[in-house]
Amino acid sequence: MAPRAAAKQVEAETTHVVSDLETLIGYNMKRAYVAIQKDYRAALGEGGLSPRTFSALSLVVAHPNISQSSLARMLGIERSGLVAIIDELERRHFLTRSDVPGDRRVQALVATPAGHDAYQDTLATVQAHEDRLLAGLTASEKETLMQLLVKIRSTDKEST
Amino acid sequence: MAPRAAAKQVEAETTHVVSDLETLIGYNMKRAYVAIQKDYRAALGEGGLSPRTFSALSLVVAHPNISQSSLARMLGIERSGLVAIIDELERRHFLTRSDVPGDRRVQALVATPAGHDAYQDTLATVQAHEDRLLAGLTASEKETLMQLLVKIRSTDKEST
DNA sequence: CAAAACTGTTTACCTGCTTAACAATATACG
DNA sequence: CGTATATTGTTAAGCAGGTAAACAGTTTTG
Repeated sequence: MAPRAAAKQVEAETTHVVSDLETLIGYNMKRAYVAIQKDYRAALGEGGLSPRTFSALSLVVAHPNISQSSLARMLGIERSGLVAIIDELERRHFLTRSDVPGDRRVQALVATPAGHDAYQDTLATVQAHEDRLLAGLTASEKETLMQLLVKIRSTDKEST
Repeated sequence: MAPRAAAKQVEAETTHVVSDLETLIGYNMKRAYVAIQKDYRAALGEGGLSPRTFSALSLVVAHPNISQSSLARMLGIERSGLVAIIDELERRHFLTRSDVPGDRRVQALVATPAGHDAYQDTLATVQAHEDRLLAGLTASEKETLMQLLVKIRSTDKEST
């Protein structure tokens, strides 16, 4: 408390204290998230996969024959919201919906060879974008950040 | 490549490795952001200020007579997007748009007494929500997280 | 004093979700 | 067995929170 107050007084003369917002995790998280997203889109360009499409493809690659239901659960979104994402990936021929013998409700999602290629390419681009954007952070800072983000996310119970 | 493949085999039996997504800051940031936002809304209920409305009010309280243009700049959004937010705050009688002598383009934003009250109440609620949500983090972890978020946000140049 | 710039605003649009309903199918259990 | 319940994928409508482009009114600049 004392050191923070002192810091604020100094800032009042020199820097621009904006408001209490700067002390709130939620606000800073949003701004950081927006900054990352902006850079992501700049790095991937017009034809690139959107963040949500990329993450869906990533999970399909990692989990062949996954159903849309469990995929939605993993992504933390509703089944209905996933349909358009899978539609796009199918339209681009990055995956197929194939029938599952034994349960005619389900359609197993499988990435095509083109889907695997697109995924690897996109992943490399995304990693390059993050490396560049987070160049100001040390490796251990990145590690710490990741752990803290996972810890926060885990407060929201929805996994399987 | 070799160690990753080995890790995947072990995980296939024991843990649930989801995909490369877990190694990406962007994805984890989004999930953490969504978790915070969800808890925020739960904490503030139906009639509460939305995050964006709260942050706008916060800046108006901290910077009386601010213009919509500079407010938008501080929030990192377009002027046009701010109009609806200010409309809402005005409709709730939390601030006023008042004419500025000397420049008839600008309207100075000033929080009303009711606006100050609502702001203080909401701020307390938001702080309680963050304290509760982030109870698993130590004070120094929170401090570190904040610094890292600010660092990331600062890669996106747009301030004044 | 004309050209350029800035302010608040409207309008149309976009992204990324949610909720509610539905048909088809599968499972549970009297 | 057969009926009730649950699950899957899907559509449709709607909402939140933005952007981009255009505009009139008003400064500011060269």
